[in-house]
Parts: sequence; C-alpha cells; structure tokens
Amino acid sequence: MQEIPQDKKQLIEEVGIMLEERSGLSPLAARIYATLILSSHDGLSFGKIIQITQASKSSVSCNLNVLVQLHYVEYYTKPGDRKRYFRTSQFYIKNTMEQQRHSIDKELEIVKKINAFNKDHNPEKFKNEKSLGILFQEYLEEHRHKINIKLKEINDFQKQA
Amino acid sequence: MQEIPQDKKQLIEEVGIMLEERSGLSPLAARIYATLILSSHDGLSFGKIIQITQASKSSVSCNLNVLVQLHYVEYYTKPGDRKRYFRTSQFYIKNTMEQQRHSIDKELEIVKKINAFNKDHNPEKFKNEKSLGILFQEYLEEHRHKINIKLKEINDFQKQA
DNA sequence: AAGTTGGTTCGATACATTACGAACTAATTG
DNA sequence: CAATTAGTTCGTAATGTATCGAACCAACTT
Repeated sequence: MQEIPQDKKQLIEEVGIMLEERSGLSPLAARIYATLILSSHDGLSFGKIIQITQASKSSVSCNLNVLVQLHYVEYYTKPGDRKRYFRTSQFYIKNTMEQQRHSIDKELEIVKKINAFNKDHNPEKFKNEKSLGILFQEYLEEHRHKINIKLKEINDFQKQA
Repeated sequence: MQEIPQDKKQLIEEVGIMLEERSGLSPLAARIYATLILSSHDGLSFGKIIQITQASKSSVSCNLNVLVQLHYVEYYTKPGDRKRYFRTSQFYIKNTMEQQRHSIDKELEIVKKINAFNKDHNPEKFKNEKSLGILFQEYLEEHRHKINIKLKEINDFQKQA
C-alpha cells in the first residue's frame, strides 16, 4: 500500500490534462489512462485503480470500460484469480497515431470543402486567399502522408517484435 | 434579407462542429466563425450575424468578443456608419497553424517527460516500448519542424502580399 | 446457504458551461 | 429632448456532463 510520490502524482495530472484536451476523455478517464502509462506494474487491478484515483467504484468501472472500448486500455486475467488487471493497450502509441490520422482526415475533408465552396460561391474571396487556403490544404495532405508512413513504420516494428 | 440556402447552412454546421472540437470554441462561437469563413460578403454586421445564427444579442456580443480577442475575427467600420463589420482575421490560417504548433509543442513536451520518467522509473517498460516511445517523439519533433517551415512560408507569403 | 469479493447498472446529485433576457450606455436622428 | 440604433453587462435559466451511492449480479469461500 505504498503511497505514490508527489512528483509522480503531478506528472499524472499533467499527462491527464493533455489527454483530456487532446482526446476528449473525461477527467477521470484521462487520469486513469495517465496512471497506467506511468505505472511500473504490468497491470493494475480495479481496486488498485480506485485506491490511486480516489474515485468511486461506479465511476472507475464506467471510465475503464470506455478506455477499453476505445482500445486505449486492455486487461488480462490470471488463472485462479477473478480480478482483471488493466494496462495500456499494447498498441497505444499506434492507436494514438491512428487517432491523429483520423482527426487530420476529418480536418482535411472540411478544408477541402471550404476551399471548394469558396471557389464556387465566393470567387473574389477565394482569389484573395487562394494561395493561403491551398497552402493549408497542402500542408494537411503532406501531414497525412507523413502520418501514414510513420504508422507503417510502427506496424512493421510491432510485427517484428 | 435573402434566406441562406440549405446546403450552406449544413456546411456551416459541419465546419462549426470541427472548429468546436479542434479549438474548444463554444458552439455559437464556432458557428459564427464558420459563417464568416463561408461568407461571400466582406464583413457581416452584428445584426446580420444575429439574424443568421438566430441567437440572442448578448450571446452574439459575447462570442464575437471572444473571437476577436483570440484574433480569429477582426472588424472594421465605415465612415458615417456606427455598425461594425466582422470578418475572419486576415491571418486566420496562420493563426490556425500557430495554434497547431502550440498544441504540438505541448504534446511533445509531455511525451518527452513520459519517456524520461519511464526510462528512470520503469526501465523494463521503457525497454519494451523504447523504440515505440522514441518513434513517437521523433514523429512529433518532425511534425513541429514541418509546421515551423510552413509557418515561415505563410509569413513570407503574407509579407509580400 | 450465508457471506465475501469483483464488478456493473441505474438513477440522483453536483458541477460547469452556454445561452438568454432585461436593464443599461453611448451615439445618432428627428 | 424623446426616440431609435448599436452594442455591452450581468444575473439567471437551461443544458449537458461527470461523478457518486445504492442496489444489484455473479462467482467464489466457508
């Protein structure tokens, strides 16, 4: 039942905030996820997570389920032990990047639509900003391309491991 | 007082949702911003924005002020006319990218901290995932680099214009 | 079969955020 | 100087979301 050191607690909060903002997770879900990312154990039990986060059973249950469904977190069991042990999904960095790809895809889609719309309906506006809008679209396209390459790298890396 | 066509209304909503998610703007602020991005007029008046969004004066006032303070939107006036005319800031794409840079910076910062922490405290975990974590960090660093280059391009572009 | 343990489900509560309306200022017009 | 227009401020109502507690189920233990 050792206490968690102060600096680790703070890092958990910090990482939690980032995850919350970037992934739209609830505060508790983000904190749990951060806890698992920084945990030195290979899997924390439900009860342990409650103890660390000081949250209620129901909240932890619900938020863990969300994390599992989003594939951020996975669990395993030990024979002769009813508990579940939760840890970050083996592919969590890959998942993170796929999520990035997804949000880039969506943004690119919209930016294209905006450019197309302005070209049709606001020609003078489009002309004024044409190069800027296109510049941005190009940037997004390149970025997507780059993410795809990195994702492939990670895929290969995990296959060989 | 012409009505706004249905397809444009829908595009406004779509763009609005994206802006809301990506920038953390309130729904109304995001809708206003989307409206201005897609507007064919060079600046919409306060009243016109109320009419389009069907929102209350106070909400529009408040959200417009937020958009102006964040430099997403700017306004100009005409001599002998008390109204303000609002339009997307001349630098809105640049602003968008600076925001991206900022969020990447923050994420990179955190990922570095995570890697450093795991290296110190969870050596076995760090070893297992070392290349993945580093891969991700590298990706973020490249991405930041790329954003900086694009930003410079945009800067130069706007200087010459 | 009664009592634990591990975990889920389902309202209720608390909290934060958004949007609103009414009252107000400040400039403009008749 | 009354009336209109442009816009702000502030308290409040409405809405949405996170968390909680209590009741519950299922599996295991005695």
